[in-house]
Amino acid sequence: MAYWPGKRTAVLIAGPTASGKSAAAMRICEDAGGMVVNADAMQVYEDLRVLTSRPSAADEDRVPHRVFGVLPAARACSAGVWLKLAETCLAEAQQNGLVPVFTGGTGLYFKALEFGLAPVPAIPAGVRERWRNRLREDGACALHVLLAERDKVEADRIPDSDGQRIVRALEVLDATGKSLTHFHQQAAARAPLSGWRIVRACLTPEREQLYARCDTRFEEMMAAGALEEVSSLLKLDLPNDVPAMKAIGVRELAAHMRGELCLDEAVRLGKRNTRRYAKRQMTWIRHQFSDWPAFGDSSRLLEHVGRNLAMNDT
RNA sequence: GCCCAGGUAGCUCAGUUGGUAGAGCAGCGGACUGAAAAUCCGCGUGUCGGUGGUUCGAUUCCGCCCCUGGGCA
Repeated sequence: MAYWPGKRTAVLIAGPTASGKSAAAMRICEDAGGMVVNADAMQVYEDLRVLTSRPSAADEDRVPHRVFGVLPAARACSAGVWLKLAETCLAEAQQNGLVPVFTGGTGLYFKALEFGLAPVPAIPAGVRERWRNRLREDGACALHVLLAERDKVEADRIPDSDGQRIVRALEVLDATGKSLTHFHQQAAARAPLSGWRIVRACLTPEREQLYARCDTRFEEMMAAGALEEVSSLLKLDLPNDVPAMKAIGVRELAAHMRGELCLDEAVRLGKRNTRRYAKRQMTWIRHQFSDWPAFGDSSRLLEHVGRNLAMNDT
């Protein structure tokens, strides 16, 4: 397949959980000669195969897959860590003449991929640790007061209840001596996709249908050994605040295993939290990706992507 | 057929001694720059079964009708 000289094409498939993105991405890869690149914050963890419905071995045999299950649960991923992995994939795709098909539900990662991240220096682990402990001990409100004394602009921007963002602002200030605002106002060091032609598409099924799929999918996870997966995850004895421990299903099923919930209740909460997550993703897509073409079903999405990839042939 | 009990939000129910109503669960809307499946903010969404009557005013009181349980035949 011939491409415009110097103009490579990347495909970006966004959509809420259980919308059918993965299957669509595989089709695109088979048709266009591509590789699926994971753009999902939880599918990166090797210990979460069932609960994140990662592609099967058979899927990986059919089409190359990247950035799935590449980190141990003990390691925290982040937009920055993911972006480095994604850039490696871009290089690989370019070298092998494959179309990278980024697929996932993490809107922030797509944004980082297209526009890059603000050039905030890496924060030393010790500093991060310290502020997280402070959050646990003193609470968000107290830290917000502290932030307001040192960085009025950031403090006004962040609600005094949003501990996670308050801690981020504090750790950046602490480690660099500069406000997070200072970095956010700077252009990203590089936009990873600059020089790439981008074909974007969202898969956004009807709400009712989407929720039904969320429920079914959780049932399928249970049947596929979700409890066993949580059980071996718990044996790793990780801190509660590592990202992998916060995957939907882990908290609910772990609570059941501790005897705090009956199984039915844990499953009910798992389904509900999956639905709420899907809803949040739809909100993100509606506003942050309002300029992306959106499709209610995968056949029309496939048609759109196919047409736009074909335009790339000389 | 008769006798009870009940019909209020999507569900389970509370309540109004007559001034158009609230909880839990479910849901809806929103924010988002390195933990994002995270974190945070906001919102009761309702012919109070129907229809007549009494009343300034009825979801509330009265009559009739419909529906759902349970009981007696």
